[in-house]
Amino acid sequence: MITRFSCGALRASDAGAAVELNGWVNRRRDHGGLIFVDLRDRDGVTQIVFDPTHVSFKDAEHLRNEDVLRITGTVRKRPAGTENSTLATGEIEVGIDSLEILNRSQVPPFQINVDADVDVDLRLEYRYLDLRRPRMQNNIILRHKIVKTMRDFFDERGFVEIETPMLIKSTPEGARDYLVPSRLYPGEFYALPQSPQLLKQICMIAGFGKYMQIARCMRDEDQRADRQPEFTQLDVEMSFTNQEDVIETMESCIRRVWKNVLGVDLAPFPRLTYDDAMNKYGIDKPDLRFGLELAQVNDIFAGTDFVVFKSVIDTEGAIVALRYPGGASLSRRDFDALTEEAKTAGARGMVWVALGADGVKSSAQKFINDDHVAKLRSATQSETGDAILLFADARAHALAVAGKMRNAVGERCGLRDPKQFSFCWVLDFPYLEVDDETGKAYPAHHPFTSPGEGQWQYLHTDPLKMRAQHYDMVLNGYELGSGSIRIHKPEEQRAIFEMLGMTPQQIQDQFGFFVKALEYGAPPHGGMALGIDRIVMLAAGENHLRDVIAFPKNQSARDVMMDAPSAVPEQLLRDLYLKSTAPPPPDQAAGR
RNA sequence: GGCGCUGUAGCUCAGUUGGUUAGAGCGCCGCCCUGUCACGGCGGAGGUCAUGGGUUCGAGCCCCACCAGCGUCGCCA
Repeated sequence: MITRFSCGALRASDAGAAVELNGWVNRRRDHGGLIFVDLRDRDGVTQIVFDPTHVSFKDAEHLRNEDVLRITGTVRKRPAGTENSTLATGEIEVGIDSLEILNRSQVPPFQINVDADVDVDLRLEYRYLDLRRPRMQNNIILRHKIVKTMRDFFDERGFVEIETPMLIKSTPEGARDYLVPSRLYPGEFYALPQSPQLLKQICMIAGFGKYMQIARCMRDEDQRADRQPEFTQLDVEMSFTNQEDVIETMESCIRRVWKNVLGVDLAPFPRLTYDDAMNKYGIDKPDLRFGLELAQVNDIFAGTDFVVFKSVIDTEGAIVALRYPGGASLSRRDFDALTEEAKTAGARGMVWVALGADGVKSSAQKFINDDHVAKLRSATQSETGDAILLFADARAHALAVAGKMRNAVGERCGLRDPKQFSFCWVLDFPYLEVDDETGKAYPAHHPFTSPGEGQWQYLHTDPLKMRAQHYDMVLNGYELGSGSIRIHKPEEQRAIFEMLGMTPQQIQDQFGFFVKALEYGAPPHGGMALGIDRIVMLAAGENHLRDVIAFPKNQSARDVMMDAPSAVPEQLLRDLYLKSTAPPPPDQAAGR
């Protein structure tokens, strides 16, 4: 009897078995009188041996990479000395009995059988070939395992997965919506969900108690390496809960994922407040794989004659110091380049102090005395051989720039090991942020978040002081996701909307359905959403979401393989009561 | 929309100060080869140097414009 195996399954103990294998030609080694073909599928590679006396030998001579084969043969141990320890199947080979060429392949535009860099555009155009490469197959399979572990985890804890619709109502604020025109209602549009936020809250009002969903979300914003126009969230919501409960649940889920999928035992996630994060790391998503905490050193320079520092101190800005381990060996040229980098990050300038073994040098030599140096060393915990970088500006700005440079220094010093996973929670976010340009306050996250205990008192007196029951999970400097305890009382929800400047009529038009739902016995509830793409990316050690999404868009939000978006027939537009105001494309290929 | 980087053979890249016929590795095609596994040997094909202008006796190289890709800022309640 012939049994079908995958190309990664056979071992020495299978010797003598009659087997069928299906797969792609990974490589052919033709010795003239003997041909080896490595047959590949997602599971691995198995060596097939064609003997010149066999009828299939002639066909085997003409096999090319990526041809699709079905073979039958007999498993045998390789002759002593010819085993390949780098292959899981390296102790055996399959002697050919029959060869069926199921399909031929064109010469691929890039090689599938070597893990080399290939132009991204080409990879996306031939995504089926790109995905055939072992690295991509492993990433996609890793993704499956992570998502499966998440589903199992929440299932065990009594959560129900509920699908929410893709065609929903467009609501203001947030990211730009992807719109879908309605054929039945001329001039009206659905929006694709930016997240199922209100729907999952309504599931709580509906009494499901514990909800989860692997949810697709769409946001029509510009792309980044860690941002795609459509992405997937692990979306969770719980009734009769509190912040501690949600945090425990999500952290346990992630701990299970890392244990099951990567075999890694994660320590409990450290927690820090938003204020701590901003003061120590200059950012609300700190990379905790390394220390290098920022220090605010205004006091050290009290009474300085250095106008840059003096004016910042006088205007209640901040001088922020950052340690650069080993930075004393940098040349002036290096420091100039670093200064340029800081300017790109938004700095007005940068002062460096190099703590060389042969003395201290600085770009502000005249204004830095021994006392300053001693205090700076202590404040930044620097040692001889390090450098200290100083940024002076309005406080928030100086911290933000120093935070970006902290990551840059961490990168330069090799402190950002992709195999190290430093999670943390960031808590106690401000409820509101102020727009730098307009001076207008807007919610730091979303307006369904409940202010923390005792925070309502600031609603009318000092709203900027309000803290939210909001929490972020952060890994290696990436925000994995946010959650909050929600408002569940209709009058509180209206109060928040009104604080944000909405009129009763606007509240009714945009969120009327939701406030109404709150009036019918909404339970206290809260939850969280985690970005699955980012989780998989970091777990896989990749730097780009496109390496963990089967069919991603490019940076210009195009699907290069399908060539979407694309023009549609005029009639289709008429059916939807649409007329484009875009100038007509010069030819069919235009519009790119 | 701003800024930066990149664009040379199918792929990954090199290409000196602007100077003769633009190179390498892999891949591809042909021949040889019975224990390879990145098999090996011999031979061969393959280029609008992204595109359009300009400077120059002469441009892959310098200048301008433009397209594309990537990164980043804005944006992402």
